[in-house]
Amino acid sequence: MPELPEVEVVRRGVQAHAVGRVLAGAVVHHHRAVRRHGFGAADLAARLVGRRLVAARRRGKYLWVDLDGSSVGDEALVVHLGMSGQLLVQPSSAPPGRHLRVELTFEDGDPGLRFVDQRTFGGMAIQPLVPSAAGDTVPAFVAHIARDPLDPGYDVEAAVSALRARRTELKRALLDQSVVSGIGNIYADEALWRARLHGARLTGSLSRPQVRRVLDAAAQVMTQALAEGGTSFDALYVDVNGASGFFERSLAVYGKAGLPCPRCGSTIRREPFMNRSSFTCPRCQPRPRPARR
DNA sequence: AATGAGGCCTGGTTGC
DNA sequence: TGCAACCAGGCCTCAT
Repeated sequence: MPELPEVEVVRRGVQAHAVGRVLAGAVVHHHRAVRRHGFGAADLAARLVGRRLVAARRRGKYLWVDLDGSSVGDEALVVHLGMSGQLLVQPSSAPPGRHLRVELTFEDGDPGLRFVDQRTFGGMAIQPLVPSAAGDTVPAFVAHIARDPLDPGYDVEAAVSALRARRTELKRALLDQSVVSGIGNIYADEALWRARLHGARLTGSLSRPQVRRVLDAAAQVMTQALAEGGTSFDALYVDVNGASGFFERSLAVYGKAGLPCPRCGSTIRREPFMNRSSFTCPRCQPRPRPARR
């Protein structure tokens, strides 16, 4: 599942293989992949023809490519990988595969850039670049997304304050992209384990050092994952060349139910969380008592 | 306003 | 063997 490290790996691939080149065309094979582009598939394709890709950027799990400049008023091609999206650098002769959603071709020929997405939670759209609250220029979709821990402009003390201001459970707050971005279910569980905090703890009950500890842990675990090419459980996450990442072997708790905690040896448990799962160590991360009122 | 629940999707796995 | 239920989960929309 692409979270910040996985999206960053893809961004680097797009930067290396596509930036600087001029688009020749775009073929939308599945309308759902462009549903967030409000003007239809034909409009998106037409607007991309002849545009030069200027820079590949990212905030949290959002990826975008600036088109023909990067100032306010210009446009960007925004891509979100969702759960299973991939951007693949492939020649037009490569077999399309059954999940090919959008194909981008270039004036200089092969290779092209293909958006492949099994579960179609991802997609792309052309968005105007607008000023963000953070003082920079981002696509309109991204204006509400907070800076992520790998952003040079990330302010951890501001993030601690924002997280503690929320009145909810810690893991919910970590997954809220408007508080701190880039963290998904995998890295949330890993960060909570490293910080020895249970995700059901209420944000209002945590000290600043505790919140700082979990945010620092999130930054560290995502930095390490990036260095190992990201986390690949299956073929659904790969880089632009189709290669898997290796961080799965470094996970401490995510997906490890029934296995020993690497720190204390207790058996990792799986708990329901928002119709999904959380993985915790029962000894390192004691569940909080139910709130009284 | 802020928070939380529901819905969107497909393919692999599990259980009967 | 076949079928159904379940599971993965980011983000948008809607309700409270």
